[in-house]
Amino acid sequence: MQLKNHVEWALHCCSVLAALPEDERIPAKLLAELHGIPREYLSKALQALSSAGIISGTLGPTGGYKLARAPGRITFLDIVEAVEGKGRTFVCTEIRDNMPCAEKPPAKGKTRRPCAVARVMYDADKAWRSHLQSVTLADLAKTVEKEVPLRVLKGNAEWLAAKRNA
Amino acid sequence: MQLKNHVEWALHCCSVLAALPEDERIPAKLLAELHGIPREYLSKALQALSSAGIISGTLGPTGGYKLARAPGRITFLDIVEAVEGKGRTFVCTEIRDNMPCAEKPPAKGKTRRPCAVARVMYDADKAWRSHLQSVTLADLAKTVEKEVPLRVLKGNAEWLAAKRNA
DNA sequence: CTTATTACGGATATTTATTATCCGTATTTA
DNA sequence: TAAATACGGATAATAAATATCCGTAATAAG
Repeated sequence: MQLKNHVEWALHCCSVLAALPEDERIPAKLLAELHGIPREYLSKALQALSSAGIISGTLGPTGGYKLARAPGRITFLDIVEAVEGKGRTFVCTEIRDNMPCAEKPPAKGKTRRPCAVARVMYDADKAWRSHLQSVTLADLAKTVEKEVPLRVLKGNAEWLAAKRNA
Repeated sequence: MQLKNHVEWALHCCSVLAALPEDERIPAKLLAELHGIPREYLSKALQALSSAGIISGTLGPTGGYKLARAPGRITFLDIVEAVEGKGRTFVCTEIRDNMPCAEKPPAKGKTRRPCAVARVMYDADKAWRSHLQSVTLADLAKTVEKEVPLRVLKGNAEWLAAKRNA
């Protein structure tokens, strides 16, 4: 079981967008080139982020993407769920119903308490999501700023600016 | 992203084995029939559990599987990792190295601190595993005993006994 | 000793998910 | 009007999950 690499791409792209001056934008093409990842395929991830309301895209030349709200109000969970879906990592297929002496499955429309096995897995899933929800893009930016050499940060920012004005 | 259903099967099979009297065994064939799942494919999951030292299989007629140690010493994490692998759900492909102005990747043999994005994902992964590790098969058995009707429990046990003596 | 039953492991097929590309449309700036 | 962009649909390529088959070795029972 593995998250798709859309997740990694989306997180890194959002990290870049979080460092962007207000009212500036970066087109998908540049985000792809910056990270050395396939442009067309990255677009799908960005579109997912956009339709989830995390980033906002504008058309036309000078168009591109920017964060749709403040970095402090975007969590890792928001991004992961936008790209990966909100479905749980463990899916219960109710194999208890297949046992020779099983309780009757609930009537259509009615629900039943999940089985004990599923509940443990769901709780673990919840712990995972809970941690992702506790970290925002603002937190990430603070960490990056602290541990990535200024030379690297400035270098990449300048590369972006140069490309956008070319 | 979704766990394979080997995980669900393995957990339910271990749950059944945990309720088994000491020194009794259940063959893969019966475990599959009991849960209504494909026998040959379930075997792969059981073999994974076996080679991880969670269950132990014996050959020959009257052979089959039993837990390799006490239910209180087998955690959900043990089972999940046995069938799903110990690999992390998030894999970092180090796309930071692709940036135009990147730090040099470490020399072969040397390591580097994972990037800030990866660390958050790793911590979430750790939270997930930590919860799975906190629940044992003994805990599960206690819950099952409390909430599954006695009629169902006895019915399935009798079905098993009858099949094994047939 | 023979036979039936079992775990185990290798090989292979089938199905589904992920990864990736291509292209047409609508929108916007210059 | 032309160039650049996001967006969405369609499709292809690759990898992973799901499933089956079969040969081998071990073991209990007749």
